Amino acid sequence: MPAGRPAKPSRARATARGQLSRAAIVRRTVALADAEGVAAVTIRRLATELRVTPMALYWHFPSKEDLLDAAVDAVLAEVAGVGAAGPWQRRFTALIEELVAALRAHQWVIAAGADRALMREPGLEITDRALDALRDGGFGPQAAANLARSVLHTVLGLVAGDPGPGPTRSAADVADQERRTRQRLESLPADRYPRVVEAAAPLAACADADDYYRAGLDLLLAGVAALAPGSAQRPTAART
Amino acid sequence: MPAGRPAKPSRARATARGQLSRAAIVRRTVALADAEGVAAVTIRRLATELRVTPMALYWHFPSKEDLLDAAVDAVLAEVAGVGAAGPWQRRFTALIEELVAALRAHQWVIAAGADRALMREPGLEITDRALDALRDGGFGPQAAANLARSVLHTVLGLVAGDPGPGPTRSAADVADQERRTRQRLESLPADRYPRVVEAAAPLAACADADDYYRAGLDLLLAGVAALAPGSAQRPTAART
DNA sequence: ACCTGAACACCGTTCAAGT
DNA sequence: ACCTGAACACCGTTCAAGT
Repeated sequence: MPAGRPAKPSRARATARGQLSRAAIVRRTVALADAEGVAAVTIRRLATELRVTPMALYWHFPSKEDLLDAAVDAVLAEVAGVGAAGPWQRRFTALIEELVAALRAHQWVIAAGADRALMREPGLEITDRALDALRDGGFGPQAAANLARSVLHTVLGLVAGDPGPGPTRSAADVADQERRTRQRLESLPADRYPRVVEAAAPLAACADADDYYRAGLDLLLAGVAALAPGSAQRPTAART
Repeated sequence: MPAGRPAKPSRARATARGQLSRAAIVRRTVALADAEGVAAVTIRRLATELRVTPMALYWHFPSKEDLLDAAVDAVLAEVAGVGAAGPWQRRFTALIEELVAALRAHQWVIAAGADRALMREPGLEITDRALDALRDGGFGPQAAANLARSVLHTVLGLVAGDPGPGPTRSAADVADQERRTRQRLESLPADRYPRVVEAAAPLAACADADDYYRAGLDLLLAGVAALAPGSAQRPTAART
């Protein structure tokens, strides 16, 4: 334990002056990452925005990594609110959709270690809800744990591949690149890449992010439904 | 086009002396990333290993990003070998498993932009094979393109969450952390996180990577099978 | 308890030369 | 054509002080 907030916070005086706090630093971190991506998050940059010396942050966090972890936790805490009711598939679907919504709003959390966060305090809420739904779906503890891990990492991968405009790329940039990509794919040798050329337009078209997510979640949830005990369709046929 | 190899490579003299080349640089980059992770890949580090000035690399690549792109392409080129035969599900499964195998051996390619690489030269081979299998499965061009994108990003997410020992963490580290994680999860308040406490052991146990991948691929392929035209089980029941 | 200031050991990259 | 050398504008972080 090299640093961190010691015993007495003395909140009264803290908020009186324009003083630093873990919460304020985390807030700035999330805002900066949302606006310009996680690469823009820099101790020095945060310090100047907070009108403070870079080293001031090191009293509140032992390292930049700990700060980013805290920022990821703050994002995941958004999702752990809504209550659970209804049949297990409905609850599971709702949870995944909440998670996706939170991640879409802060895509940088995936690169910043959202997977580790699922085993820490705010993320455990999500993990528990996922396990609970799967248990009610007939999965045993072991199977539920395995499946939950697969599903959550799958969701992370899906969001990481978000084709829409982000903090880095504007909507115009996206449209521009889509056009260039389509032209490039269309001009490919049709004998070598017949299917790519055929599907050049849909492959390049990343405009509608909602379609992308709907397809991804359909795939995911269809898999979960097919694997559920009691389901008629098992995946054994598809595997060697 | 700021740089890159100009007109005449003059290969004869090049290989005679111990001269740099794009291929040699890429080879070193892949080896270094494999051994110590992508964070260890540094222009300066590569330069000293290649017994050359940092700026020497900039004659062959306009920027570090281009170098990393080339390294990712080199990894994806490994997968684009095996021929395709048999029913579409079998071919699709084989392709995904090849891709997973290549990515597992070079996990850093995901952080280094494997998704973008799927639209460049060596990755297009993979994309085309995926589309071809899905088309034979009855998916239209649009549906196949959407599904292929979802599946590929899902695979990337799965590999990104690989729990096994990597270049950063030794096998002993993994075992150690597993033990600590399990103890932490078991000592959680059982009324707040009942399912997590119940499944503490399987949640913490990331030892067997093969199990992890088997579960993830089962999930994925079950989803694809369920979504295929002609399948009895559509996912509509699971969605709002 | 909370923050400043100077310094260290790094980065990627530009720019001007060398051969 | 291919590479060196010096410099610039950055990083995260340690260490010693200030108040």
